[in-house]
Amino acid sequence: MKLSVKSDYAARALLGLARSFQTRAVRRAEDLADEQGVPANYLVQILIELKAAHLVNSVRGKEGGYLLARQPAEITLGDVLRAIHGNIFDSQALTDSQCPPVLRNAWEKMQEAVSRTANAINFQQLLDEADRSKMYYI
Amino acid sequence: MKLSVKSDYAARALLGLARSFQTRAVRRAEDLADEQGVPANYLVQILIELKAAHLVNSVRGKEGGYLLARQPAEITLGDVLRAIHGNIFDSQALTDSQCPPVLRNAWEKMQEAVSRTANAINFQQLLDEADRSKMYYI
DNA sequence: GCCTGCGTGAAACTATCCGTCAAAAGCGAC
DNA sequence: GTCGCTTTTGACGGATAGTTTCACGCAGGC
Repeated sequence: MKLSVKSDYAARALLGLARSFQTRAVRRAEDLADEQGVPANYLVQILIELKAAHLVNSVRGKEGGYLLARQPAEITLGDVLRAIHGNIFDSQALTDSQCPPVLRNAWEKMQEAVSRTANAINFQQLLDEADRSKMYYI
Repeated sequence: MKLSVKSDYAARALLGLARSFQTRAVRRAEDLADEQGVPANYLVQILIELKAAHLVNSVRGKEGGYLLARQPAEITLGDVLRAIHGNIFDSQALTDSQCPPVLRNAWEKMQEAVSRTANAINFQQLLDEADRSKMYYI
């Protein structure tokens, strides 16, 4: 049961965009990629998926780039995971009739636990937390 | 983020073994496989891993088979997942220095949530729950 | 019209998962 | 001892999904 790096990349990109949300500045995909240590060409694909999920908007042409579609507080890790994979927690067992109902219930319980904690983490919190830990160095 | 069928198979096998735990009966791998709808040759490998994790014991030779190593109440879903995959929740991000610390914290939070709920589900509960729902049909 | 950067699809590469098979080895019974 | 049953172990191959790169088309500003 592993999290794909893709979702991690997506989260990093959104975190980067959240940082520049107040200034309304658009960020070029390549800059974001460099800043976050993500393969540029790969990040482009990810950004497209994030746009399809209405988490980011894009501006074309010169001076173009990406920006958050909503307030950082309105975007959760759950949104990111759902945008990247269809479902946060996937298992063949959930649709396999051979799987004992009791076990299916158990898997669903775990699915729910993951969703709930992912939905409880939004990007405003992450920003605040980052600022707070940075203050220790001042 | 998906659960492998392997872990599901493992859980099914353990559930089957838990059912016959009171009678101390050993179960042949093939019977277990048929009963739980798992490819027999595959289940064999899984059972070996479960044995290495000290969740089941085996008896060789004629009249041989597998049996639970401990009380069903002492075996949790977390044990199963850890036996099959090394870690319940794996992510490259957790060891990637490029990943912002704030995000790593978030992933760790999710990891912890998964572990906690998996550790909270043991096989005695599953047995009881199965019995209870079966009673509705009597 | 030209430059910049987004948009999209396809190809290559990798890793891991699934499942099968065959041979080795332990155990009990006759 | 040897025969049959069952676990044990390792190797193998196909399938699937994840990762990455590349190439080219499209839109908007200057």
